[in-house]
Amino acid sequence: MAPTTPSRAQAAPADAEQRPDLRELAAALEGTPVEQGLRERKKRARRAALIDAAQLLVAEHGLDAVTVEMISAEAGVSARTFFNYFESKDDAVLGAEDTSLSEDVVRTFVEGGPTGRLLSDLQALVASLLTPHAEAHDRVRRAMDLMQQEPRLLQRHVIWMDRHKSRLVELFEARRATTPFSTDNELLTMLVLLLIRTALVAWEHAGYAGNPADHLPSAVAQLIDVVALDVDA
Amino acid sequence: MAPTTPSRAQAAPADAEQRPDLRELAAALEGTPVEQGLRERKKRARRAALIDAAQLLVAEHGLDAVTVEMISAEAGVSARTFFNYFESKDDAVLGAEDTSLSEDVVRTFVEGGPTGRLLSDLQALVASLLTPHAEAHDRVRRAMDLMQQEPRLLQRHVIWMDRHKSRLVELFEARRATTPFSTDNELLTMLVLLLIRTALVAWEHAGYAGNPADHLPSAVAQLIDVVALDVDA
DNA sequence: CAGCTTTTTGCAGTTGATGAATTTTTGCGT
DNA sequence: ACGCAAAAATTCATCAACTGCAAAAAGCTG
Repeated sequence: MAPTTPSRAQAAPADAEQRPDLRELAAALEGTPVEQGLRERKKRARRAALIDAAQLLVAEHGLDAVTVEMISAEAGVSARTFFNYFESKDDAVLGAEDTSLSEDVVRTFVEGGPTGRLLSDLQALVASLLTPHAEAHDRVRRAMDLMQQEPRLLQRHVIWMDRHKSRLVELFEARRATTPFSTDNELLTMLVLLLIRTALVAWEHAGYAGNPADHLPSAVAQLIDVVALDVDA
Repeated sequence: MAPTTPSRAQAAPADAEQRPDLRELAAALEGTPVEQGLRERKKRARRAALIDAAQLLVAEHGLDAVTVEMISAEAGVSARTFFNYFESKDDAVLGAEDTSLSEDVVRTFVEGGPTGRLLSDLQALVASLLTPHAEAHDRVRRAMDLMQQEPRLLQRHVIWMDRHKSRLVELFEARRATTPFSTDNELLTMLVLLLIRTALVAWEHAGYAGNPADHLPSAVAQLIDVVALDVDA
């Protein structure tokens, strides 16, 4: 399943001198075969190795029992280098990716599409967010598992939300120009968060089958239900 | 307005030796006049002093430029004592209160009330959460201001949510027994978070006039609008 | 290979946070 | 008032997250 470090979980900590190079090389060759320079490939490989090491160690010993020194050692780099790649230990454990919205999805949304109905279009927006490159699914899955055990990591969504909130608000404002609506930006942002989280949790409950975005329609349907129950009665 | 440290914002950092006692005494006498032992009153007073000091200093210098030593010094206690009162620096500047739900509100909700409509009853639940003792409003207000400047603090908000999540899920499950509904617990929890945050932000935009809970109806109405736009069309 | 840029690394230092032992403060019975 | 026991604050030691800096190593380019 995992493209990197498929086996050898524990092994002795002493003989960890030459393995990293092997792993990096393997990952660099396997992950991105023919692309850019060696520098770039090593960068990706190191990053992946750090995430893998972090998730592996945390799954085994718990978040607080794992130090960045352990992670760095396991990945074969210095502790200082770790912080060249991640802002914090948590970021590494979560494998924080820069999931940004694609151009055309943004354009469609801003122009009032694809359906013209706000909620459905939000759903489409979120769907594109929840459909990362297949290779990342594994890390997201492990991150979800770890989040259950370590509530502190739940912040991830909020951090993500916070980083992209201004971007989202821009989108909302832009769409407003062509397709007016009265909902506050804050509520819409929270709605996006709600959809993301609900879909991810549903995906987890389903045993990580298929794509997280597959569970979005159900989330939206439930939301409609809740509101309908209030309006009808 | 503020019952504690109404004036003297900056003052020199050197002559901060005997003031603390005065402040504590004042707060202890004023805040909770005749209640419990002196021990308890001092405890509250110190806690309040720490929150005030934290919020004051952070508002002035920014979150990262303020150390717990500064806060402790400003409040007239040792740095170690600080951690007897708060788990983290962030907790102190947010003035983390343990806002728990009152008995009858819980009972009413579990029994399917007060309106019998899930969304409206969630609204009632959140309203009781957003209606703390008046004296705390000031701190909440300052916390909101600080959260805008220091996005990191928003995370603590979610951590709070997480701490009470299990409690909320209990309520949902209990209510399910008498008044069945199909919505996932996760979605309902996120809905609560959405209502809280939307109402608080609206309250802030309104210049902190009145009670945060006053802005809940608008939040719910907007939510209904968004969904209705999707269903009707 | 030589020169240039990028990245890693070691090191020192700051700060948040925790545990243990010690001292101070408080509440209370006499 | 006095002294004692409990509670709380303080001191001290320690760990780990993180950062800045300068030197060294590694990739890149001609």
